[in-house]
Amino acid sequence: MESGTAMAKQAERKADRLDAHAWIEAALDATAKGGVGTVRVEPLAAALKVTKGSFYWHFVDRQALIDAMLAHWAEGRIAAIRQHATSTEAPAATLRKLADLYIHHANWRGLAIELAIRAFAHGNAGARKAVRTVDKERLKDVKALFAALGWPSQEAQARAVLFYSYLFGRSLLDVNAVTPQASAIAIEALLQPAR
Amino acid sequence: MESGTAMAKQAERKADRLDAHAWIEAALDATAKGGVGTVRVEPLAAALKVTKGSFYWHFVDRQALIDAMLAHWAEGRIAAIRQHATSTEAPAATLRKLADLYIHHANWRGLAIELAIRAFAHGNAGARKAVRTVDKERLKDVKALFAALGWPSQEAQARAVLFYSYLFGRSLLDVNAVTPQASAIAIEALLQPAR
DNA sequence: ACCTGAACACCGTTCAAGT
DNA sequence: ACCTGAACACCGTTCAAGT
Repeated sequence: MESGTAMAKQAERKADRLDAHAWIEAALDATAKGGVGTVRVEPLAAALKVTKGSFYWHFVDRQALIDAMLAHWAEGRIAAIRQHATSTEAPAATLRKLADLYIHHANWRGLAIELAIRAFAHGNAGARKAVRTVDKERLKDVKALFAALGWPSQEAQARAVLFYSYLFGRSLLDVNAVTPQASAIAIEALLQPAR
Repeated sequence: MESGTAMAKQAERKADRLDAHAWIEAALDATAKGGVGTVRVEPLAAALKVTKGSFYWHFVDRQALIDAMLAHWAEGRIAAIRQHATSTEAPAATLRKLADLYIHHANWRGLAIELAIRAFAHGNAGARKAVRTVDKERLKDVKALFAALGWPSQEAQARAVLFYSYLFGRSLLDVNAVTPQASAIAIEALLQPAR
């Protein structure tokens, strides 16, 4: 167990001492609520109840915090998809569960961060790289699941792209416009096993 | 014709006098390049070669500019979809042309603005309302096209949602991951006439 | 090892004055 | 009718000093 480390961390917190990770978490909160543009030093310092000057012990500047946030996000997403895609159950069930994570807004904060970072990536090279890394792993793992359903390589790749395109696009539309029936039709059509 | 008005406008421009629309266009440029968060008074004033003080003749504050930009965007998108969806050609051809507008990045600036505003809408009520208005019209018009292909109301609505979900989602993914084949498979599957 | 507090530059906002 | 220029507040950044 790591209870020793955890207790040490707790002691640090008690002494009102922060680490870089505390700033990254605060940055992710801001990103979820208002986009990457709202990751700003002074409001974050206020939320963490320290002066803005202390920020510069942990990061050289605002950009460094954003870069660290992107790296942390990419790492977490890659670990998550590997865990979710590696399952002992049937591939169709695994894919259905993956889709559910997006469709039922199980984690609206995660989805908000995801969309905010993808929007930011259109004008920022660092974010583009993070998104590219995550997409590569997700499409690889989901392609493998479609391959397990019987599709040849190229078809499996196309379906993996459709799978994620639909899930992301859906969350950009006004939620009221997307009926549960429409989602069910789309996902079940994708999950048809290869003939 | 409106050449009289146009010439008067030109004269104004010549005298280095701006109207609210010039600021809105500059705001849209910023939105396309860096997201709504980069719509900032001083950089915009610099781009328009006026002092930032003059901005406040046209708008009460930065938020008013963003609101005006959103209203202008929504109006333009609604006019555009009405024009594109009202066609004398076959409904499948009309839908294929609509999809092409997104897939072949005919207008990357328009797509960047679209995605930036949709991302912003997740944390902003005004942007949410603009997106909702545009979605309502687009889904209505595209649903009518699918209905013309023979689908009953509910199926037509589901396909309209899939149509836009896919087009938006696709543009969030790393473009390199989305092969032309995958796009063709998706769009042609949607455009199958009702049996 | 992490934080404070003061300093300065940058940008949003106001407003009196210009044309 | 639209713009300038000065003023002030807010936030990013620096840095000497604290614990």
